[in-house]
Amino acid sequence: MAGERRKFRREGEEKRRDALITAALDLISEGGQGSATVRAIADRAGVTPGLIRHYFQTKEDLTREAYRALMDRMVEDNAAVLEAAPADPAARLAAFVAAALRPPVMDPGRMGLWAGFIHQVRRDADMAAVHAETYLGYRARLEEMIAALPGPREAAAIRRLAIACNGVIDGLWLEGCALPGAFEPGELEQIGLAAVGAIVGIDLTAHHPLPPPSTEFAP
Amino acid sequence: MAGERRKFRREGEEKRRDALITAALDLISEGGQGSATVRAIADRAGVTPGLIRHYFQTKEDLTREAYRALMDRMVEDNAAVLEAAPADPAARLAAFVAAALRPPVMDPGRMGLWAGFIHQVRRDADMAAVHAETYLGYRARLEEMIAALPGPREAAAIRRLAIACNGVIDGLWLEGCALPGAFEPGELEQIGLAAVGAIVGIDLTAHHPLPPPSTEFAP
DNA sequence: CCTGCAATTATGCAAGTGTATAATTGAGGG
DNA sequence: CCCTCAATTATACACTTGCATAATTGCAGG
Repeated sequence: MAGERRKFRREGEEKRRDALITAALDLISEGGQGSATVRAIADRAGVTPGLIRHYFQTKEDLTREAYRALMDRMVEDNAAVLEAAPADPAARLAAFVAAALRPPVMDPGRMGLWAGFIHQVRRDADMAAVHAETYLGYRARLEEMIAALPGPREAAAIRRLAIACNGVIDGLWLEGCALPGAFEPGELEQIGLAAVGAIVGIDLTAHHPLPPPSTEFAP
Repeated sequence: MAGERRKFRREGEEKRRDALITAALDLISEGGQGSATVRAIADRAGVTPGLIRHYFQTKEDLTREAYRALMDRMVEDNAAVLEAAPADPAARLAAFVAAALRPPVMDPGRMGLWAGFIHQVRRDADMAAVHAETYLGYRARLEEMIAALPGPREAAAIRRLAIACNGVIDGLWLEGCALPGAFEPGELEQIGLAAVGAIVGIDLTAHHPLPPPSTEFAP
């Protein structure tokens, strides 16, 4: 009659760590850090809370590792897009921009995730370093792609162009995540391509699968 | 010998509500929702925790009002920039863009504030409505300014241009807030003006107080 | 000066938090 | 088959959180 002890299966360390990290990321994505309690994380990972302490010295450790995993995953996704992209520089840049402005990259959950970590990133020096590294890597990719476009450009100009393009991508991504339903399907991709194209001085809208809008940006 | 009861002054309701809301916003800005406990808020407002319940039925109420206050304040700041701006449409747009990309608008604290509310905004319908209203108002301002620029434009084109410009502003704002120190002073303003100018097809860099960079965006 | 009331403080409580530690049990090697 | 040990669960604890309620006290109006 006394409460029966819960049955369990022994799993490999890597599997359990992954499950816990994934659970933590899901919870943060949905409800912020406040929702990612040890009990909730363990529950979602199909495990009892004590196990967390067996794999991570502290909850902050788990959070730190989750952040690193998130960043790694984003960098991977990014690289995957570039691998599948065509060789033509303009088409390549277009594919990169468009990929960032549609699901699964443009997703309210990802925005929630990003927001959920900000304060911790500001406090923790390690996490701040990971953040800076990831951001600068992203920008470096953009710089490469811009440098490959036709026409000569100075290094300083390439830097500024990359920062601007990065801004457009991030900003539109943010808008799309924050107000899904405020835009037509594919609209943000179109707008992003037109804007990035205007900035670098090359028409990118032709490289988009959806039909371009009837009127161009510049009147 | 027993603990002496703390002295206090009676204040007007408005003053106390303001103090509590300001305290809550400061704390959220610094450390996220997790740092804004009733005790911490009361402490920073120079008051004991019980008083919060006297002015707000629940902590969530206080948070909701704080969010509304924040949004109102941002809209006000925005309007103030436009009032002080020159009459020439291009100069006006330039002033608007530049203002968003330097302190006090571009500030890590504001980003923290914004991030701290995201999850609550996603859950709470009232807060979501305030958010949407504020965002669309901001975009409407941009549409007006773009429509006032020389050259004819269709309404649909103006909409797309405004979304793109909004994206540039938000994205560069985000980058500057997230990685202060990664940019030279005034650099993001320059980049923002050049990018927005490229998008709307008008040179805006001339309207900036700082000397424009030696090379233009388009090669 | 006093008197009453609302603004404010003080105290208490149940629920939830992260963490420490002890008790179990699955599963591989002999 | 059993034995061992790490993986896992269970329990406990000190602390924090939001909220409720009672006890005070500043201050305006007579």
